[in-house]
Amino acid sequence: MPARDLPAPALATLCHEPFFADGWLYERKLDGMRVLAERRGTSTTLWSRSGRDVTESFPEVAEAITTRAVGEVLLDGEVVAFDGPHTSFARLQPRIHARGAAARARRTPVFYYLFDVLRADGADVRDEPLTARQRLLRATVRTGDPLRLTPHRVHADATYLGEVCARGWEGLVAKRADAPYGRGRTTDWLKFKCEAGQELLVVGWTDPEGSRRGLGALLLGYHETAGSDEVVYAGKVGTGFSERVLRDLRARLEGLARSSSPCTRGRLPTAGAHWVRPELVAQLAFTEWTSGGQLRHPRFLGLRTDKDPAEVVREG
DNA sequence: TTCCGACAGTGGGGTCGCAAT
DNA sequence: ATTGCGACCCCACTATCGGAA
Repeated sequence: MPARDLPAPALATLCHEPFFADGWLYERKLDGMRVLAERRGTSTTLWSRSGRDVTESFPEVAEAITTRAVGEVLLDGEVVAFDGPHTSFARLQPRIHARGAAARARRTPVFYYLFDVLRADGADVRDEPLTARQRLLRATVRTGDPLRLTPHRVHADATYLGEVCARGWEGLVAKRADAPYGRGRTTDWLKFKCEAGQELLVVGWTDPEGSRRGLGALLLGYHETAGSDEVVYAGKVGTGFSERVLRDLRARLEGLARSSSPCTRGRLPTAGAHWVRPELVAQLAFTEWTSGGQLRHPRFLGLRTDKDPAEVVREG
């Protein structure tokens, strides 16, 4: 069922230079799925970020909103699953995709972390400042699992962000305390992400598509141990290049081409791969290693000329 | 004139469901 | 029974253009 009159959720802007200032509130960044909950009459509909009805995926959340919220409301929050102390998108994924009976059969527990309200008592409250909306939110919903309020702190600093990352959190979201609810992407909400980084071997490339020039993605790998002949495939990176860098990389890789993969382990891409001798070292930033041993949300930062390819091993 | 925000386009991993093999 | 593919989630980034500053 298509969403009608559904406001778009406010989206935070990624910020690579964290700052801490008065007038901002800081929340834990949760690694789950963005969900708007719309309570009308005596039922609740859950909406995904793109306006898809996802009530069937999280029926217990919808039921909890129906019984624990009051009036006609539109709430904003993140549905998460836990792996130990950490929110885990991988754990949540089966719940996202499975519908109806299949969803009920796989009862991975989920929680709905509420952090905002767009409509309360039938009225649009998006132009109220954040702090006022937070009060409205607390007055509108009785928490209790699976409903939880997203805690925030008024003061934070770089040390706190460091602690948060050491704890394995995904990062922080900074929100301007006096800002109205954003229409789509907004700089009133900023994401400070905990990122991992490391050097990896370039083991190949894929062809560009559409208007892209040079190459589509770099294929990456690392040595099982330093100096070892064993090369483990580590996935691809397809973003972070300027057009000029794309063309330069392609030219250099042509000169290193070989007919077969240098990788001895890992699940390799099935089609469209060109392989090279593993002599170039790339610097990468990414959020985490997936359970399949590949990079999640990778971006290319540049080539390293000061690093011996033989020494490239997995760090995390 | 310069800068910024919105948009389009291209790229990633993973899961599920379904059609084709 | 297996495989391939699209549709979703989560995203990353660059290039471009028009309007704001």
